[in-house]
Amino acid sequence: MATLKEVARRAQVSVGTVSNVLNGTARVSDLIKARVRTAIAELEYHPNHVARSLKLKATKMLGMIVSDITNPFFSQMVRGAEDAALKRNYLLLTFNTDDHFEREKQVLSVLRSRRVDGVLLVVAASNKRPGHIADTIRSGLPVVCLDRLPPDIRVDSVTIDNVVATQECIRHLISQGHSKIGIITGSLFLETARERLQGYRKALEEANIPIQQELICEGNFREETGYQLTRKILSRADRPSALFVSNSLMSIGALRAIEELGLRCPEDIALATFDDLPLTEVFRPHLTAVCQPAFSIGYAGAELLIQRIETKGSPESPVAIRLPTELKVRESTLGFLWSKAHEAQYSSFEH
Amino acid sequence: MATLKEVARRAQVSVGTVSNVLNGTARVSDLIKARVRTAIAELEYHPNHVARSLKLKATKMLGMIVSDITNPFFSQMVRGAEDAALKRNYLLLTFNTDDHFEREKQVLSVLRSRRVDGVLLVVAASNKRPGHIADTIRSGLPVVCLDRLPPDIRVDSVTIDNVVATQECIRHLISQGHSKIGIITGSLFLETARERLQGYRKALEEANIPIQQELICEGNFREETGYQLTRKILSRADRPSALFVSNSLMSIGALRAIEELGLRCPEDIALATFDDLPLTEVFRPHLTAVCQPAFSIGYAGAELLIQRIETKGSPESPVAIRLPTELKVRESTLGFLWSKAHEAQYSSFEH
DNA sequence: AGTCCTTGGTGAATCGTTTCAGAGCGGTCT
DNA sequence: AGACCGCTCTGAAACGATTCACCAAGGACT
Repeated sequence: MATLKEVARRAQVSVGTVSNVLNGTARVSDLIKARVRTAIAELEYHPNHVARSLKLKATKMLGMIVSDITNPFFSQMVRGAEDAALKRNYLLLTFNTDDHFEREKQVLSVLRSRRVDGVLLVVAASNKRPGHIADTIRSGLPVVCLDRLPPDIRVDSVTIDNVVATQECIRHLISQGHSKIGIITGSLFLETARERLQGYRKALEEANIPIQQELICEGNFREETGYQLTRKILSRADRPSALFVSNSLMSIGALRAIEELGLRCPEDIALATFDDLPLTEVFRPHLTAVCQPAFSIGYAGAELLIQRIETKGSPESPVAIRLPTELKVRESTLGFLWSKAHEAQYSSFEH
Repeated sequence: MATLKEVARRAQVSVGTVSNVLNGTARVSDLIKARVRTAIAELEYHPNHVARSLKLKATKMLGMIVSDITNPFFSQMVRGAEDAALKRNYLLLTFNTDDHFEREKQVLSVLRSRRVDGVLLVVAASNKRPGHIADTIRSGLPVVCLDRLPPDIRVDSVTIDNVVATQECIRHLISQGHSKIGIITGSLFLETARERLQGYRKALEEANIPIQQELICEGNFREETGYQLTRKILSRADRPSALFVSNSLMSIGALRAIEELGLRCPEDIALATFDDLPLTEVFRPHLTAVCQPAFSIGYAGAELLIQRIETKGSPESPVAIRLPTELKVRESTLGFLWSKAHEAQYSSFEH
């Protein structure tokens, strides 16, 4: 593979000059420019970006850490980040942690060794103190947290307003006539999960519906607990008429449980979820969902990160971008009022 | 950020020695090893992998090019590749081309500049000659093609047997009593799409069912054409009783069309698809699908690529790994025999 | 003619590693 | 004693770019 020096020799100029025509760093006469260009073409020269990075102390690479790219929410986020990064000539190095704390630690260390210019981080759900994150930031490597915030750390972030979004969704359920509403939360070590629970509480309180502790189930944002907890909560004699599930993965489990129990959605149980599933408009039941702008979170995160990298200004106080969510009401939470009316009519027949 | 030299000074040894304890390249006495270790810890030294890459002429990075990571098929493939890569201490640089030829060309050029050690490539669907791929291989950069094969290029690959897989699926439809079976293909510029069509043909031929050209619709593997073509084919007076769709994205469009036309699946139209959708076990209709081992394709691809990189042996002839598929029969293609019997019974009543 | 710009080009130093020839040294064998 | 090892450790060269002090030459001005 050809080097600058070889190009220089073939074009009969110095290495500095070749570098200048490549980067437009200084004026070069048209004659020499042409000579250099043909030499480059003839040798199929591709500049060695590794050497460049070493000299410039900048790799133009961003690290992106998510829990699992297979989760549509994250794959859209990654896509958003990649689009924003590429637009500014940065490349994206992606990693999955599966929410393992140790893995996150390792990856962060690798990223520091690789000298990435910045990190986009979805912190792993864990109860451990994320000292490694604070260390990374303190070392001068810019970090932007996406979707979730690590506890007790001042860091730039792009998130959504979980409280308001959840509150709005529960309000919708209440407006549909539900008063016995269950919730499956994420791991309450995560701020995100706590906020959603808080939104649930606020909505019930403002409607003067007493909060029943046994309708609150703590999961961990993974499919299996969605399944287990839904089975449990729906097997109760006084089961709720509506269920709010705090993310899409757990909703998948919930749907499986509902089907196994022989219940119908929404006739027997209304279901609303956080995070849209990509195919919900196509498959049945069409799920009511609080939609997070996953792509935009990634996009905005990358833009913010790159800005931080390039302005070098010491961030006196962290920027916290909050993106709007959208409640998409679909059939999984509709029809309860009607069915109640129906029931009433039916029971009056009996008398 | 500390350097080797600083660590060396603090530990009162030479840079060579520090390098040796870091990499275990040579024996170092325990005393000095300890001194170096504490110096490293005190300085929070993280080796500069960029400098290392420059010296070693190896970045331990793999480029991965897919059409869209947002497509679950590809996100699983990426995940598989990442897992395999990480296990061997390689990092993955991911790119989306959206099947744009020019983009693929650009990305490949960037990857060469970045000096990645190898490339995992899902070639973009296009009718242009992929000279850039041949150039890349000729330049000595190992490439492994996943899922699809570029025309006329000898290159390592990991794919599936599209012909057999499709044939098996169509056989299943036939066994369910269907004889009027439509197919929506991908862009026939792609080998993959042609193979699936061939499997369709073979299955019909072996069952002595004449092939009707008007039941073969060429799409492009994207949702919109799935929708359009399904609408078109199902609006015919003599519409098929079963439809085979050549990938999952188009199936989503197909389902939308079916719903819009007020048809039921499988009662009015049986539907089978290539590529499993991740949620199909949870949502209705449960779709019959030819399941590709997306994760394994990525995993095996990365392993093959790394092997190529590390053995440096000139690949006398390309390796072509073919992974098995699995036909998952679900409700979307079941029940037709029964409904035919029903129909027959009904018509006999009329007489 | 002498001075001073301006324009276009040169090449050595540098970034932070790895690697390898060689130095120092205590022990072993003849 | 001398030759010869084997074991540690040293330090300079190299990887391929960028950059900056410097130089040469031509033109404009006094």
